[in-house]
Amino acid sequence: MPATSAPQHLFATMLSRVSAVAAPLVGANVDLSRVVVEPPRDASHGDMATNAAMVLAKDAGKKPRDLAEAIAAALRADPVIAKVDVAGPGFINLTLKTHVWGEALRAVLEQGADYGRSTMGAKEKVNVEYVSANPTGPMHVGHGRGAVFGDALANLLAFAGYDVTREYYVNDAGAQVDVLARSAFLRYREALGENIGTMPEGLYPGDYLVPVGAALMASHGAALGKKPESEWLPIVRAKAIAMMMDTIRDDLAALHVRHDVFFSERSLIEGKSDQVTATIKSLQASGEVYEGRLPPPKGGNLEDWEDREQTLFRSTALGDDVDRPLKKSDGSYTYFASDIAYHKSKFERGFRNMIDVWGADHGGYIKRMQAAVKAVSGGKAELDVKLVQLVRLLRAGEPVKMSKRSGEFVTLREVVDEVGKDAVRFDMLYRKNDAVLDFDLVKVIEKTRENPVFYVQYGHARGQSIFRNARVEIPGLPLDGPARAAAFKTAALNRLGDEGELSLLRKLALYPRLVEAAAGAHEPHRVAFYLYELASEFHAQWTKGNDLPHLRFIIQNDPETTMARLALVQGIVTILASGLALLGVEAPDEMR
RNA sequence: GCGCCGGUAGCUCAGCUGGAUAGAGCACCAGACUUCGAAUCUGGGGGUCAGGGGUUCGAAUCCCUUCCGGCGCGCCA
Repeated sequence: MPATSAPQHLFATMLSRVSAVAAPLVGANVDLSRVVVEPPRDASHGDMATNAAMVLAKDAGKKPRDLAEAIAAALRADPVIAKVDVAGPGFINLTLKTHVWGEALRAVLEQGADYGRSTMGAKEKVNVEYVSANPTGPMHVGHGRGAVFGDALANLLAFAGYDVTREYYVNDAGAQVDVLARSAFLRYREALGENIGTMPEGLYPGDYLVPVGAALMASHGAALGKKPESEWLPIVRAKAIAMMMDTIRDDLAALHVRHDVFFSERSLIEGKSDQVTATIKSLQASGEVYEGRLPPPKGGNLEDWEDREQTLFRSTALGDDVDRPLKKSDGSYTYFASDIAYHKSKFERGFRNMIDVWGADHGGYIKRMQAAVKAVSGGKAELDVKLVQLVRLLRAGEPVKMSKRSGEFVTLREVVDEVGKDAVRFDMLYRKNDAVLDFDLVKVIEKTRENPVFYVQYGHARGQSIFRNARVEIPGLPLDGPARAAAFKTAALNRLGDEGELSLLRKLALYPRLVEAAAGAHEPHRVAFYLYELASEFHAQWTKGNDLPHLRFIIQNDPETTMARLALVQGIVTILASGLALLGVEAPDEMR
């Protein structure tokens, strides 16, 4: 690797240099994969640290400190490294020459919105399935969390170089949509003037089906009511599902959540062939489906337990706890059966990487689904299931009452309309997916540091504000982002020397590494935390200028320093916008 | 009873896939506005990483175990 190569990804570049230096010292057969180059926890240790000596010592047959000294000696010849220290048990601490950080900023300026984009995914196809809410009613806040998480994860994977398909599995088959149809049919009779009283137990009571009833009356008049259920049910069901999905799509659009594919469960059965039956037959042929008996469930109620021979999937052979039934006692398929066929379809459409985003209450379902994916793909596909935990809706610290029975509950749409999609998205992503989330309708719109959405967006707006003001000192400064970035090409970046400025440069250089780590772990929340930290350092540097005017970004009668610092601000603003885009949150130019 | 996910500062949470003296915000205390946006910033106190064992150069992180909380446990999706 040429010593002068632009630091596209400073940490990756340095890792390959360390590996190149270490390889001849430890012998050819030693595995270098555990070697990492990372920012040290304590900045006083230098710019980067590597564990190479400690990880390789055993295989190389050397003491960690001795190996570290040998590697360090070789690294001292590297033209971009200013200082190499060996510390503690064998850490090698690297301090880079300061011009390297300027070059990192130059990479940000040149690549703009593409800075941080990675090729790690190698255009591999990934299917991310999220939301998949039943089309039986409006989405609640919990669905929203899965939606936002899946959408941001898909953005992140695409940015990391994967070929991403965003998918929604529409549960338009099975008993629940028949219940939906019967509920809608009552609304239809109501629309015709009949008094239906209260909704019978077991049907959906919410008034969101009233428009479905009205639409049915408009298109069919009174004709449907004269038909037997076997005739009106498919008609009413199709209409109700279509209208529910329209609502869901609208609500997702309001959250800026999008999908490429809406995959119909019914299409598995009613398409050109019955894919559920076909899937089970092929699994029977391979011995993974058999007829047998199951031990009674532990801890559950045993009253309606009936020991019988049934069609079972041998998921225990692939890591599950018990084998799983594929047919109900009435002979129809279980949900799991069609879900196997669905994931088989994903595999047949070319996906070897599948990610499903589910609510935490489906956690018990993971092992069997992973077993199923192994079975239908011959072990070639992998399924990662991300569970999103509960959302507790609060208003100023007080729980918001949600009653299911009355059909009155706070919908996702109501929340989005009240606080805005940016607040919903950022707040839900500013937490690990598997941690319970308290969502406070009052706190998320507060304009204080306590509120991370605002804090990060304000950082972006403040940066833009600097550019507006800078036009006094730098009259020709373009307002348009890319044009402005180009104007900084010739900036004297060696003017950046304050510790705060250098720290910001290091932070910017970290972004590509962060993107890859977050994408690899399927953890978009890391982006949100990074942005918060970047904004925090930026705000701090800003305020330094209050006490120390020579550290302000705009210096009167010193266009050279001003341009260098504006270039830094450009880098910050670029990455704030980039990260916010990954999260699906706006980066406003002002927030007055 | 079994499985999954959690337990980190008074509170809400991070902790970069095993690294160096465990970090933020809130709250509390003390400070900075004739400012390029104070909707911001600076400093301070605060910890048995639930408890105990193990793996190794090194553990909040991996394994075992106990305790506590949430979720799930044919024929609902």
